Amino acid sequence: MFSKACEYGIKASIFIAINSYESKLVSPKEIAKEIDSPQAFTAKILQALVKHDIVNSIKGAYGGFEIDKNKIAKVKLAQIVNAIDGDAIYNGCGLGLHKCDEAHPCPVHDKFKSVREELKFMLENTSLEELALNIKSGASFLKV
Amino acid sequence: MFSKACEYGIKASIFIAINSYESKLVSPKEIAKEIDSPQAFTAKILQALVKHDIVNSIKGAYGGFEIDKNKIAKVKLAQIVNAIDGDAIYNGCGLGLHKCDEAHPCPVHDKFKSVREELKFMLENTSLEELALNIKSGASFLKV
DNA sequence: TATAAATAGGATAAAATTATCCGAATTAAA
DNA sequence: TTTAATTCGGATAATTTTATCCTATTTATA
Repeated sequence: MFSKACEYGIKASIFIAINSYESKLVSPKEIAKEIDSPQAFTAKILQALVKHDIVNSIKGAYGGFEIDKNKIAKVKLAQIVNAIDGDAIYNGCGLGLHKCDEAHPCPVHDKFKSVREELKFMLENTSLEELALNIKSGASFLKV
Repeated sequence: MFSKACEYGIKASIFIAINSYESKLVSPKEIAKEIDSPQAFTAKILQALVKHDIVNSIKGAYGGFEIDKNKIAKVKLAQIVNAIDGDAIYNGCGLGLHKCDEAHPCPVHDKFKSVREELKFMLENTSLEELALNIKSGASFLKV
């Protein structure tokens, strides 16, 4: 569904958010340990999230990554997915046709329509905040 | 969403079905042309579909591929997807956790639940027959 | 100001996916 | 029985994705 990079990006964002609530910066090392991902690869993904203005990086000694506290509730899953995988997952054709719309649909276009729309709605309406709070409360988990 | 191999496999199956209604065998060459896919790679995917007993192959001169007429209505998208990509798309964890269920959910488990279920339902209830008929009638397209 | 701790980013490697090529095996028809 | 058309399947190549490594740059603190 999502690429590995995107899976790591989502989990990393959640972990950073949790720590940002407590004004704590985190390193790629801590993140990779907490979300069970390869550290250097995770660092690359963080760079992308920084470029897309989802995550802040503080360079130099005692630096690390954080997310603006007042942004955590505003950042939606769709932004993270888009930053890493693009929008093909909910806007692209299910069978890879270059042109696929109501006027020229692929064989599964109609069948997929509601699935794609539900996915899109979910991604656009799920905030980092709710995901972070569920991890914090122990209702969900970042690894295993 | 699906792998390229799976996209080709679905489109190839539809094209084979259409021809099988008229008892016509088709070759990888014809299939690749009709679904706009690389021929040799398509042939490999056909081998997989044959192994999974979705498609029949008739070897030797004047051979080709077909699908039993009485099977076309029974074959569901899920079988094709499963044969090529496995079931991760609707059974696996959205964030790649090895263990992810109600008791130990990933952060998006609940959010994804209905999307996954709708996708699964769609795949398990969409037959090759309806997809083929829509192509036949010009209501949908295999390429461009 | 020197040092140490951090992110940035380029180069490279490994693995998976996608794609091609070719000879072997099969088989219908001449 | 020979021939030609066709699928099968192994080997290989190209591309993309995933992953690692190393150096440069940045920056807070001693």
